Amino acid sequence: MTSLWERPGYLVRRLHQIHVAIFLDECAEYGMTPVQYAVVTALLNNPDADQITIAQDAGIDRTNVADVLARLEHRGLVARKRGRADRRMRIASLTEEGERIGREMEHASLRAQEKFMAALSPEKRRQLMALMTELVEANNEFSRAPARLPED
Amino acid sequence: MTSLWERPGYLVRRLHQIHVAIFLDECAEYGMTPVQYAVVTALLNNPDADQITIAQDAGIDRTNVADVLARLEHRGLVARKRGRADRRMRIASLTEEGERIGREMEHASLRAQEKFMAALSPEKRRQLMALMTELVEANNEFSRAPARLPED
DNA sequence: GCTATTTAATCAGTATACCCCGTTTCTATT
DNA sequence: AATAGAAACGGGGTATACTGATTAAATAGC
Repeated sequence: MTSLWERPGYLVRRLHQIHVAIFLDECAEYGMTPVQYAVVTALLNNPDADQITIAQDAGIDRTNVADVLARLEHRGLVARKRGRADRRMRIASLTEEGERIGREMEHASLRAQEKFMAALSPEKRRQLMALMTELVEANNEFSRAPARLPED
Repeated sequence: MTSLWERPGYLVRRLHQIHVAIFLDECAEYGMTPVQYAVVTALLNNPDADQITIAQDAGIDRTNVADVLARLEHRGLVARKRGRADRRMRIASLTEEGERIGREMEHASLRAQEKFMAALSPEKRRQLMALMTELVEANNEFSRAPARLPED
């Protein structure tokens, strides 16, 4: 019988669990989840985006983006309005406080990264990042939420 | 502004998303999720376990284990009974069909692994598995569901 | 033997992540 | 211009994942 520890899916699930726990701990003062922070980051990089664009930028399911935005709106960090040109769209943007918190959180987010990767040497960190990037890019289309790859 | 693609947490979340999607696709005929399969595997390796033991073996939150077992029980793949010695415990075991399906699914599970890792060379796969294992073991205690490490 | 603590499980609540289906609005074709 | 198709979104539903509080049973200390 295969051990769970030999299954890539198990390790990936555990890594995800662990990262979420560390992120929530380091960013506790902001009460923001990793996904909410991804959405805020997407809006910092690309304001006034519709929900599908945000979903692609942040690599999140379309339905989920609507939920996340609703929570951020409820907290006063995001404002949504109907698209002027295309009235099907809902255009989201950060409020002043949303933008302030988003920029402030970068420090806490970097602390979480540091803590998460602390066990690995700098060389191993680079290796891991390169391997994960390669795998995500290669499998991007298999996800229900294919991300828009950064144009480089 | 940091790109999401430079954040380990983002890559880990996307890898998890992608793996779940591939697993569900390859194992569609069994209608079983990765987590359910992890619980079934834990029960194959260690029958008649209580819920906390299963949680530790499968690396799943204890509350969640109860939900997963309830679903598997509802489908007739798992049977639960009260512990004889300690009546607080609920002892779970696979039914005949649960055991049959668990063993049958190994092929589909390996197909999912293969598809997930397909983009990487054998050498890179080994590297990635080694790095992920190292990181999970080092950070195990940060998760709410610390796993029992396999005795080697 | 009795109380205090610990432990296994449960319940209620929140957030992510995805599905399917229907509605509204826009676009393309005729 | 009428209509067929596509696109953006919303609602309802399921599963994972975790928090905090509570209950019931076992154990430890006295």
